[in-house]
Amino acid sequence: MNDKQYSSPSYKPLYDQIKVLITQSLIGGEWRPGDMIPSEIELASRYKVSQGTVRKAIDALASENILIRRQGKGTFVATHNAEGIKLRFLRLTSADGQKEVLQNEFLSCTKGKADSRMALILDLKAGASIIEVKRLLSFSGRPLIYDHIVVPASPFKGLNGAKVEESNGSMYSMYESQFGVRMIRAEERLKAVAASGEVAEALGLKNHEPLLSIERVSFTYGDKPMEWRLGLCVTDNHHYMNELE
Amino acid sequence: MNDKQYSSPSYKPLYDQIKVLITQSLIGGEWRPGDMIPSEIELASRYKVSQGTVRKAIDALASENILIRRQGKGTFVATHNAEGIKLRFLRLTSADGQKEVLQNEFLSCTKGKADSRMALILDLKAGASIIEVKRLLSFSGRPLIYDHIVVPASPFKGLNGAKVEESNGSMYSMYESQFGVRMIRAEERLKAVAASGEVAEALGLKNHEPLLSIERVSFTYGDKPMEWRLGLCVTDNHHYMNELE
DNA sequence: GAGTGGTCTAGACCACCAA
DNA sequence: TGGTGGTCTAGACCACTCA
Repeated sequence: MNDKQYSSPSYKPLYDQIKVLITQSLIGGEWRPGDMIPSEIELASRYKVSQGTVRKAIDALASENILIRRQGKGTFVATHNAEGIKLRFLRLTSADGQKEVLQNEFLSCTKGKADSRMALILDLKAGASIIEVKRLLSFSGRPLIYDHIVVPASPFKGLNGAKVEESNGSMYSMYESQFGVRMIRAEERLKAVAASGEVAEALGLKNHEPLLSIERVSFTYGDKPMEWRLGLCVTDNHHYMNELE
Repeated sequence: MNDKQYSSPSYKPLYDQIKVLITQSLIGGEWRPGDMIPSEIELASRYKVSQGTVRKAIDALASENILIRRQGKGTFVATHNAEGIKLRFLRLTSADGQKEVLQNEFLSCTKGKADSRMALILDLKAGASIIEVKRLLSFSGRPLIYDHIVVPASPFKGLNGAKVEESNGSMYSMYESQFGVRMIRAEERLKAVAASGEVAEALGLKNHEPLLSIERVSFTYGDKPMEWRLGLCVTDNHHYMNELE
């Protein structure tokens, strides 16, 4: 493990290489979401490096929310299934900070072909099979988000309306338990738009009322895009929280 | 330094204590924005700990964008003045990703008293003096952001329209060089609203056209709130970029 | 070449958890 | 009590920058 450490022309730190190896084990399914991975000492001897080097690799993965460390217990593969992180990517909060009950109303689930734009976004060939889902999310009984979701068909064979209904609002948790696909990060583009058509109707708005438009692309291990989503949100009494550092 | 390391009832890691000491030197002005701080070895001997412990403290501060490490040169106090991070908190991007020229049009600068809400937000006594600034930001010649900015008067004595005009769009850079106040993080709340009144007029919009409303509170060292800001943004051809992890 | 941050190791010991 | 992650140290050596 140590031979290319310094002499190599394109030098890469050992812990980065270990990080790649761990990621490959995650992609390969050797350790699944929720599993405990081997201890630092074990990994150190497997990869023939010191514990500190493994430690640094795990630290990096933990800071990316890919692994979770628990002192005294072990290091675990992060999951969207755990209570409390089910809605990790949902940034919409009530203005008064009250706790809210989330409801999920399934609208439609259809198969189709990717146009050139969607193919580009999801890194597919143009014309590849996709699945489109529409749903309505309600907070404390009031419909607030109209979601249009697109995923490639092949990794999600068997995705249907029933599964969306059962998901209880957390698609990511469902992707994991039903299809073994775990999202690790997402990019969002926000803008303000005017409500119209079926969306306005579903959300109980008049045309031209302002909506927060959230376009999101989610990525799984290896930064592979696996979901595109457009959420249209009513924000008269809610806002999207963000922290800048 | 080492005596309370383990026996203490409320145990705190050494590197956290070092981190606090470094932060205090930053607050106290021993090292100012842009300065190089002493080397790791020097700090280690000053605080009577090993280099690795100082290293971990600096790592933490660097990951919070408070310090910046430069291999071969040294570790520096982060600044908003450096080219490229002048607009660190500005997330608005053109739809086609083109580079844009930023223009800053000063509208007004007035003194006033904090109402109870603003006092709460800025951690002031109700009735404390504040300064309010309004300005218009244009991208490539088109006005896109109407900003309403409120800061406490006392740390910003002498802030006026001329200084805002000279700031060239980067208030944070101006805060630093003129008042020694450095912002380290910010919280934002986004929602969609309808344009109206003077804002609609300044941005060249009809009433009721959708605008992205960005409410921001910025914090200096020690998480002290130092600025409130409401930005109203035209997003027909731009979007707010965000990365979720 | 001198000085800085960056990597890697080896080993000791502490804090937390479960059986 | 044993295993896990967490902290801290000391020392060697590499990579980068600049005079």
